[in-house]
Amino acid sequence: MKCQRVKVDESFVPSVEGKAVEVQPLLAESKPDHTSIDGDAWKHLDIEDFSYGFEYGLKRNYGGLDCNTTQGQDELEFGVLDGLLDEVDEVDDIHAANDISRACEEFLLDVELAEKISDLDCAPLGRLHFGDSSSESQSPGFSGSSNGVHGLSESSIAVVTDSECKIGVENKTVKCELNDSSGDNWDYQAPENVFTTTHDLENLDEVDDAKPESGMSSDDNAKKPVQASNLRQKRFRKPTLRSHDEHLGGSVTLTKEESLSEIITQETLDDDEKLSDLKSKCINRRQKFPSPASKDKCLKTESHNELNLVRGFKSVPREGSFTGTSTQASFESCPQRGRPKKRPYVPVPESDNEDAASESEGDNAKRRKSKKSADRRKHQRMWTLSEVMKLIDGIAQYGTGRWTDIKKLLFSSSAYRTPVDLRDKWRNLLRASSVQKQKLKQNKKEVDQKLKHAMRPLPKSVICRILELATVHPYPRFTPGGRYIRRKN
DNA sequence: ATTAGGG
DNA sequence: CCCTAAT
Repeated sequence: MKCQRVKVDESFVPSVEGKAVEVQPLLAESKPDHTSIDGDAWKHLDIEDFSYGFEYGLKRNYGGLDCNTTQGQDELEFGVLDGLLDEVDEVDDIHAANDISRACEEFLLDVELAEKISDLDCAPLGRLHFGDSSSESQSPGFSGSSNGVHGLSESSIAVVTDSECKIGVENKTVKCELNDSSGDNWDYQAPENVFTTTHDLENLDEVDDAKPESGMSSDDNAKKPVQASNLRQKRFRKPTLRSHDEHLGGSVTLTKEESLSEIITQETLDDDEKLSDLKSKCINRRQKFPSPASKDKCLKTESHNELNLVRGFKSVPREGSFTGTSTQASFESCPQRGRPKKRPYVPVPESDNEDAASESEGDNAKRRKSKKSADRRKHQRMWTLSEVMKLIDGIAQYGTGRWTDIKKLLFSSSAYRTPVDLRDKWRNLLRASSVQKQKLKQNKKEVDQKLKHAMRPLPKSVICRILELATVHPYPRFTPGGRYIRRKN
């Protein structure tokens, strides 16, 4: 989808200079301000804008909401964007984001400020409202409670997929390659084919190219760590200015180095998971600030901010990075913390994401309304495509029956995902793949109708691998005699 | 502590 | 995902 056009080759330099950024004004202004701009303005914004960069994007989207004239430009963009928004938060919140936008607008009158804002992009713009928000990052349910995080990652990915953005900051250029599934097509192999937004299995079949075995999972894992090595240390930078933020009552000081490190940090980690975590954060925050008065705004602001970040460069700085209390690095390197034995059980408020990604963008409206069934899926973390592929790789390597090994080797960084989870997932994958296989045989159209809602279509390539593995490693792996086998390795 | 299986 | 039984 948009990803194609977004094939960003632009090199924008957010002019992140050492100077600190004063945000106070924004704060003061971002209060109930329903001078209402077209509430749907966002929907009409050109997605491309988001992917271009903070500075540019900010000026156009935050300040100049006048660029939303292309009514019904096309459902495609709407769908993608809306879907994205939907995941991050309820659409209502987005509308509220406009308030913020307006607030910002008034301060974006000159370019200089606009540039500063780009710094803010890396700063917790949204949390400016939180006088006391020191505990978020330490939320025990941080990972375990990440409910319905799925949609976000996928939708987001869809927007920026395969885009290659170079973020130049003072001679340093961080090149981030985003290799992920492109939304619903899951066509992460051949970006050229990305051209649909529908969830029609049909498209899947037609568009989805078979992917080389090795796949990207190994790709991502191999590439990113390399870049990380040099920069990883930056993650453990000084305890952050968190304290300042709070005492200054919202004024944020962000140095270029931090901005950069944030960007880097993000890029070095698995995008899917990061986005998932982001979602978690959103959710956690919701829980943290239930005060009716400030809650709404804060949350909305946050969403807004983060959402934008997502678009900016896909990866979004996690607050942990800012608080300095728990960077992703430290977090993920500490597998035991996330969901050791008993799951933290952190109730997740609304955000009934169901299987947003599996549903067609069309019924957004419907989804928005159904906020009730939220608590149904207490703690569930969506499996991202990259995770699935990791799992598949793991099974290919160790076979079924050695879940702990696979867990340790391929999911060591994911505190959530217990060996059991892996097994369950595999079980589901088998079922899903077999179903899809059948689908291919039968009358596509009709079967689709039935199955479409059953599950999100997996990329054909993945299905293939699963089926392949299924034959090699028959799930309950028994010998003719009936004894369970543990493949030696 | 792990894994298989069912709910 | 959760829980339980079997190893």
